[in-house]
Amino acid sequence: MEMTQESRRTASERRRRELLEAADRVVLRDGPEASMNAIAAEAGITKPILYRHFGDKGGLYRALAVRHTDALLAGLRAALDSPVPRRDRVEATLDTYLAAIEARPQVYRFLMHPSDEGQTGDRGFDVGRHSAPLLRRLGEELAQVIAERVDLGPAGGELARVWGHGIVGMMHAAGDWWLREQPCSRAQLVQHLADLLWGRLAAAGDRPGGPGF
Amino acid sequence: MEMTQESRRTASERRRRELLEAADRVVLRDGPEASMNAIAAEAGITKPILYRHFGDKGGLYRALAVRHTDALLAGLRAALDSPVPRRDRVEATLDTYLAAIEARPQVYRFLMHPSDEGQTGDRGFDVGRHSAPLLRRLGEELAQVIAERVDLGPAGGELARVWGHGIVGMMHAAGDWWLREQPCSRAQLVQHLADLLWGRLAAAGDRPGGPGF
DNA sequence: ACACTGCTGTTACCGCAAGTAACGTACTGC
DNA sequence: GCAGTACGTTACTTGCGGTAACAGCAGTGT
Repeated sequence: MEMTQESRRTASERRRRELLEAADRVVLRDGPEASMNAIAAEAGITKPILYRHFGDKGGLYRALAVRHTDALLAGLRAALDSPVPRRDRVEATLDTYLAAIEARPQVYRFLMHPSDEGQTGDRGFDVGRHSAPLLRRLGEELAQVIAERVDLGPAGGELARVWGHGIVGMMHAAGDWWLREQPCSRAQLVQHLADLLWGRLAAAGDRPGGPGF
Repeated sequence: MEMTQESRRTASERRRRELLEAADRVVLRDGPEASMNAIAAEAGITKPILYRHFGDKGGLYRALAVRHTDALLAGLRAALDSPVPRRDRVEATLDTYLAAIEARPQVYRFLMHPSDEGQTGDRGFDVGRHSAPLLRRLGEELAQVIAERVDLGPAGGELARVWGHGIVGMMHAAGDWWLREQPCSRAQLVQHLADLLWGRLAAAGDRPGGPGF
């Protein structure tokens, strides 16, 4: 068996990918509370190997998260960067996000409700740690796009960051709620949210016969 | 020692309140990962009593959550219902929420990142379960206020619900980010978010020298 | 041939938190 | 006196994250 250091490295990486795919399958099946034992079993091995590869559960989570986050971000960036009017871009971005969470709700739940980990005691692995849990990454990403493409005057950077995180949060919360109780079509939801962003709340009139007056 | 059934009941309720206050103190100190043991110790008792009162950890969480949620909701309702122009109402509501999370970040973290529980295995206690974890409650509440006070035409109910959850999500995400890295004053954040809701994103012009064109 | 390194993998264990069982005690109402 | 019910305890089970300690196997330098 020939095996140079190079081929070793690639073999190790392939192993890692296999483990991640097994973890993915388990998460897809069991949701966010997949245990390390279950993942190891799915991969046909035992726990310590997982720990050698990923350090701790947070490490595995992070590795899984960047995979999915990168995939999602690629789609979002495409929608965000397309050379069409702003409103169309916003709608395309919202729709891309919502389509993604609709297609894989289990993965979505795993990414969004990571249970915060904690409780590691004290060892504390110096690995990356707190690698921007998706929502923050999305928020920063969107902030950058806004700052790049929209003219917000002086202090626009700060504004863009606030808006980036705010809009991502809006998208997330509305999507979460919509995913639970499917109250309308995806297209309608996109329209409603875009309308909100377009100031329809400010434009709408007061209701006749409000309480008290 | 005299003790009628009535006084027993009230005594039990007082005990429950004491336990909740002890739990509150621990959560305030240790954050969301407070253990049942720690809470019991703080209350000067041992675990089984907690379980007799609250069923499981989720029950305790729920009891704590409704306390704080009710308090927060009272403040928000006041801001939401005041008879001033809509923009002022929106700003007051945002500010009320942000002031609350700024004042008690530990409680806030406990409410917002309840670690999803899970992992109970199978027993699964038929107690209430998933009692609208605050964000959903806020979203529904806001949706109702919007539906009541804003004229959105036909199908306005659906729109109001989408907006309710969306706006709450925006508030939450922006608040979460702002709480971490204090990038600006609370008043500024309120202004930025209100501007976003007021359609300033749609009104702003494209940036000169965008990428690619 | 040899030890050495570095990876793969194992079994068996630790610590800790949630949740329970079994038991004892005080008080009330009949 | 006796049932009922709340309070309280100690001691336990289960399950998960995480870690030794050990064993095999490929390739490398001497």
